Amino acid sequence: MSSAFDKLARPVQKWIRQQGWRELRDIQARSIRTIYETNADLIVAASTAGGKTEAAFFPLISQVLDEPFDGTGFDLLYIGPLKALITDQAMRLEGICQEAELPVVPWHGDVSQSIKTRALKSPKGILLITPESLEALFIRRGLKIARLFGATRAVVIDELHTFLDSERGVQLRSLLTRLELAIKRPIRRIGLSATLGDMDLAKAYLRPDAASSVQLIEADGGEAELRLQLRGYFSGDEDETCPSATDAIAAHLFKHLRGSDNLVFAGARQRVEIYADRLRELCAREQLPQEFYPHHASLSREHRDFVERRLKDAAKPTTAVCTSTLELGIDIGDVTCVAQIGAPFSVAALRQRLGRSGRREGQPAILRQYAVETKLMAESSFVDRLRLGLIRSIAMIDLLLEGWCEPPKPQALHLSTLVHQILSVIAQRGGASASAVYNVLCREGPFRRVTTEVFADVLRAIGHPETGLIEQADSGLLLLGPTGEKLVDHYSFYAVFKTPEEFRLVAEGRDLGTLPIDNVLAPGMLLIFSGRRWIVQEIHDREKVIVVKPAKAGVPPVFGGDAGEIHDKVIDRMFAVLEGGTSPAYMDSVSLTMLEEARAQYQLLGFRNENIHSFGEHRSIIATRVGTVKTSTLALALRSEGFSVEQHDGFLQVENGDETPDLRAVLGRISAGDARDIFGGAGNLVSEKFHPYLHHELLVLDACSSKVDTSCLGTLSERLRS
DNA sequence: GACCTGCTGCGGGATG
Repeated sequence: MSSAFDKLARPVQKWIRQQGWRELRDIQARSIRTIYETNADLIVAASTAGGKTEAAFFPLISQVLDEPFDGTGFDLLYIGPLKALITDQAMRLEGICQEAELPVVPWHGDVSQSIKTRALKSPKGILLITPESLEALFIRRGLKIARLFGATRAVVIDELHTFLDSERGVQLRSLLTRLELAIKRPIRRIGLSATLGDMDLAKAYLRPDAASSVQLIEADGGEAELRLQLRGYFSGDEDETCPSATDAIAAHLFKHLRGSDNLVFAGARQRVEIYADRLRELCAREQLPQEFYPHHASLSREHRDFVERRLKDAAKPTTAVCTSTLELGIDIGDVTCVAQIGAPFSVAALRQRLGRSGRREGQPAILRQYAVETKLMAESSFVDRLRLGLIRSIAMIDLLLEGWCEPPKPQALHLSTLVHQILSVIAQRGGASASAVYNVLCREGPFRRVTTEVFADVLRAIGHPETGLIEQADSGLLLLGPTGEKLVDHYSFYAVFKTPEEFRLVAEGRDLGTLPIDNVLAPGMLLIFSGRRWIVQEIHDREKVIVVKPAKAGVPPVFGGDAGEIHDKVIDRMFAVLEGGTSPAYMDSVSLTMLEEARAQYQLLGFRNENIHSFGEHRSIIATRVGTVKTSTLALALRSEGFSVEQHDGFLQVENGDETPDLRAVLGRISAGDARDIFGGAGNLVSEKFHPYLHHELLVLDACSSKVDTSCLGTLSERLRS
């Protein structure tokens, strides 16, 4: 074994030998050297099952054993985004730590109180925890934090990419800063991930004050061969003889996926239910055993566990038709093929999904992309004519092949999460001065974009007697107000993200899962859910329970959702595809026909030379050629001028009444900086959990830092009108 | 025009 191996503590070496490993992987050897030779923060980037966890923990555990820190508390901290991942990783670490007699403590909502009580009494070893449970520790045991983490030498953040620019990521970075302030020294940060697009941005997220000193250990090459096919399907010509696109795709999946483990990403929970139902029917018709199962977040934990166990079980071929639930997280083993129905929303997600396939030596990664487009008719809309779904699929696959994926957005203010953290700091300390809270969160912590003026404005908003989240004592100390007290006291406070209200679906006394409250259901109605068909028997409004029993037919439920956000670069590539002449080799003949039609229509509508195409006096299509943030900013501006606007990938469809002014004139006014208040007619600006406690001006400020880009309006409208 | 993630403390009753 290598020199890196020699550095490790005896019990760790012994465990490695017991596994029969002949040598350490390259990233493990490099990580061991870096951790032993420097105090640097570290990013370990390698594919799933690439040995990242060991790369971090072999040297860390060794250091804990050979050169323990002075002080009390847990020696190492691990943060995971999912409960299931923590359970999995705790089991893996248990093996290594048994030999070393180092306790491994999993800690999340499903871990029993007795394990937590014992760990609090004698905190040592490795603590594996979610951001929310760590948050709860700060609020419930605020004064004990220094004692619990006094000896902590490193924090390992798993699936680092999920914590980059999300509200949850900001919360985590705030908690890590507060942890370092509590123990009065920095803790080495180690991020693990398979899907980081821009390493410099990831470094800046891991350690904002010293991004350039963050070390990067990246697994080199070894990428599996990629086999790729894009298939086109026409919908809208269903009759007796010709199957619908859905049936045709289901039949194709059935033929090619049966007999092995696969993941089918259907894009939406309703489509998951539809495809799982069709595939189930096909198995039943051919009298074959079931091997296609739905998997999404509204299905009961019990059903999801069953599907995950089947995927892990090599003896039972299983295809999960899923949403992003199976995109990351627990190890389900290698799958033969990844199918994607409809265009994905981000290249990053596509890359993460594809990483589930082709992980075994000599096995290719296989991506089957299905695009559904309607047959063109005289009255077809421009969205159908330009085949925007297919074009986006091509653009995303191209960018994936080039190794690009969406970077995080570092400029966002995250005011909702700021409100949460203000309450959390006050609760942790039992009261705090405004300047102390500002220093912790905005000077040291992740809310660096928040100026003292905006911070004071947020304090005034949440301290307003009508809001009642905080109040000020005569001494000037900030305390929780009556509403704040109630909020922080409930367990629902710990998560920074919003969750919708739902009904529980029950059959024969067992939970099937949950349904959003806006599904209109009545007794006697039919339903497809959890891959089976049901009839509604009873609805209990107060308990939010729907009782169903099996039925022969069913209708897929409605799940709702938000608008996706497509990056500028993806839209830019879509226009390049529409204007280009060559066709990728991975396309089938139907999708090639669709691409030719799209290019011809693009030419016909004049978008090669023009940005605006008008249909008569009242309707125009604008090719904005930019992503969702900029396009929706222009949409807001045009709406405030009285236009009715529909938004699509890189395009706006604009309609005006008789009274509305000329589109080009309005664009001219906007480009001259003479636009109206685009938030005057205020769409709904309340999108995050703590937004309801902020006033309009703060909500506008928050939106402008992430969802809207007013700075682009001038140049964008100038370019479009000329 | 979509998806996903998370959760404490206490009281009451059963069990050894």
